[in-house]
Amino acid sequence: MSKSENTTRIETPQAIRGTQDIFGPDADAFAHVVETFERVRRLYRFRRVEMPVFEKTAVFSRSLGETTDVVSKEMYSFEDRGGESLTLRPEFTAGLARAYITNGWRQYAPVKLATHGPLFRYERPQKGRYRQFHQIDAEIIGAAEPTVDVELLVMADQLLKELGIADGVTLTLNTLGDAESREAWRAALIEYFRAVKADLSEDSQERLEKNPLRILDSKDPRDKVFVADAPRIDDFLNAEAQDFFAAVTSGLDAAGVAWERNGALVRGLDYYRHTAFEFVTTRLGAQGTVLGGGRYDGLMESLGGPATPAVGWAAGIERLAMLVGELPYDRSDVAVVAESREREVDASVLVAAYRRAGFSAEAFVTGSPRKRYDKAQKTQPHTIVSLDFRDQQYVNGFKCDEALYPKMAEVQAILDHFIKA
RNA sequence: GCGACUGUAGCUCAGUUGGUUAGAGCGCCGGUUUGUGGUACCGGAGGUCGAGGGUUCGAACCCCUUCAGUCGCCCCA
Repeated sequence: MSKSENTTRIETPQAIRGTQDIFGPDADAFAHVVETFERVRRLYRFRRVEMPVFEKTAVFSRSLGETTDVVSKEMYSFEDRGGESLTLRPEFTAGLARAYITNGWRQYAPVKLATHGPLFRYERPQKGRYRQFHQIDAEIIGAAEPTVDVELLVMADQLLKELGIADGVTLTLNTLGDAESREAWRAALIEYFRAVKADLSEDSQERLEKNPLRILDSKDPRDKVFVADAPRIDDFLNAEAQDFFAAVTSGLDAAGVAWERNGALVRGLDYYRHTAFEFVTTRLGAQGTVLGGGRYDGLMESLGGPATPAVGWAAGIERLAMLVGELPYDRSDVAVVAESREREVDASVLVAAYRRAGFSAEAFVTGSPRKRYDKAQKTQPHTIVSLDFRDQQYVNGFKCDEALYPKMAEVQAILDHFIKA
């Protein structure tokens, strides 16, 4: 009985829309971003935190508050068996704020935290946007001084430089003022745009009610003519807020971090105060933000915690990896080829010896023995060890692809030792 | 949620105005050649032409629906 006659076709389940299986050069670039972040984060003495991937829905719905679209349409929420509404984290900040409150991390304040991992948003996938995506994240909780904003930005700047992607990426900066100045500005914007409402784009007419600050970064040319003359936050900043922003910008100048003012850079949520920033690029199509963040002094209270100043940023690992591009191929130190079946065990023993000695090594012991050498060469190892059994003789070959390979002598010594044994 | 474009072998792609048994390169597997070798040659496996329906004597090709991908809009915590 042949297979085709009696087997019913088993449907392979497909991957969830907007998820990705990252492999090969993409996976290498991804890992490089995370490794670089981990290294830089240690330089700045940020402490690593591991966070749950899901939380009670209230953790996010409270912090996101009024923007009902985001909460109702764009979160992965579900009920557990006890009927509790849970949500896959759409960001790190809210969960970290919850942990800060519930674990009493005030005792460590000001505390510098760093984490990374998957986040989930129910959105239509497009370039650099996925439903499960990954971010690196850095936060400083419990410090109200502008010096920590500067430290955080300098860290971000150094990270991008060490990733080699700082060219073509610019830091854009704005202040949203304190609660008082922010509200005054917002009221003025609404008044200004309401007067010309009929001439705004349909989208912006809607934004006027829901999220007026967002009109400022509308892409529609009909809106842009009015945006140019819209009220500026600078005219609404009180002395305290002015001083804060001046301290941040002068701190950046002193640290040698280039920045540009972008008066249209806003945050939709009320708990954001003072500094708002984005590192942007034109190299990623419509998804131009590489790294973004700001000061969110009002967040802790919206989660029922004590008033706590905090500032942080996050960056999409996939986007950073796209900018990093293809890394140089990581060649192995040694390839051990068993060119006949009699030497397969020898090859396994020898390759293990290399690995114990700290060399990256791969054994070629599968498939046609005659083709293993070619297969090994295609992986571009620095050295190739050939183990053969021909004409009733053991034959061992050694080849170093480039004379300059610094560890050639050590590799050869391990082979010699193996042959004698 | 909306729009445009795209789905053919593991990968990259051909496939004529609708017409026999759907092809190539690469990769994979087997073999021959070479025998300090990245070569060349021979052979093989592998396809519900994304899925479902319709038009037609006949559909990979035309129509509808659906799913997926890509890019953009909305949103962007």
